[in-house]
Amino acid sequence: MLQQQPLDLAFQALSDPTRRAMVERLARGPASVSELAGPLPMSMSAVMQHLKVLEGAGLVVSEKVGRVRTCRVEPEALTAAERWLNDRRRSVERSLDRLGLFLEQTKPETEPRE
Amino acid sequence: MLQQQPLDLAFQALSDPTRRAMVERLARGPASVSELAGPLPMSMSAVMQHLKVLEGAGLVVSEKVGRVRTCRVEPEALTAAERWLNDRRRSVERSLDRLGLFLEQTKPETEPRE
DNA sequence: ACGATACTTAAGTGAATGCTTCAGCAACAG
DNA sequence: CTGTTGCTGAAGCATTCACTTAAGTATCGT
Repeated sequence: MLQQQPLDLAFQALSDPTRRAMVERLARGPASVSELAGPLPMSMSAVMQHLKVLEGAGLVVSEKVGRVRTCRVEPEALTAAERWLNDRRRSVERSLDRLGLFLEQTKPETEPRE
Repeated sequence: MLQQQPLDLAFQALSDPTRRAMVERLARGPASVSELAGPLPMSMSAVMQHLKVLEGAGLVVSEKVGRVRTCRVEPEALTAAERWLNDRRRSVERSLDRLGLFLEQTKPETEPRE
């Protein structure tokens, strides 16, 4: 891709179970990199790389105080992905409704319910 | 990963702009593989591979009649991802509210607004 | 000052991804 | 029957991904 759109980065970031686990942890409150890495079966270096992906997608922001970097979720970034899904789903359901209505109108003599 | 969970596959599938374009097209109504491939700048073979990813994630189902495979979106698969995002976002917002309340209660003598 | 803590960066590796091309194959049109 | 359409499969290839290890760099506690 020539240019990465926000949604690309968001869905891409959330497609990895480790990163989703990090978001789930951060959804319960801010945490340091060490706290994030604690339960995960990998090096802190790997966790840092996942963190950069999440930050790159705008899903997480972090701030370093002293030697501790504290991370938290940016809820608005979740909203964008949420809205895309909601819009598509509603569009599908709407077109299914239209189909059902069409079938009902063009063949009123067949039984309406299964 | 040892085991791919439904959400892994869904977010993974949606992380690619081509596949999201396919879902957007299918959200407006069913389409054949050719119709899906039409506007996309790649071979139909590549589109087929994307379609398999979408089907593997349960986001799309298709049925072949004659030599034409007709595809449509499975709206319930979108709901799962939608709910995950909604749950996390609400959790974050809830913990931010708690923080705000805590700060307000523990330091009532400081000015409440910035 | 010294060591421990908490990150940070760089380089490397094996596997997965996103294509391509080419070669089928079944269904339909004439 | 023959050619075209619409899809399908396999192989190959460049890039990206998710790690690893190893070597930093700032803090912080004593």
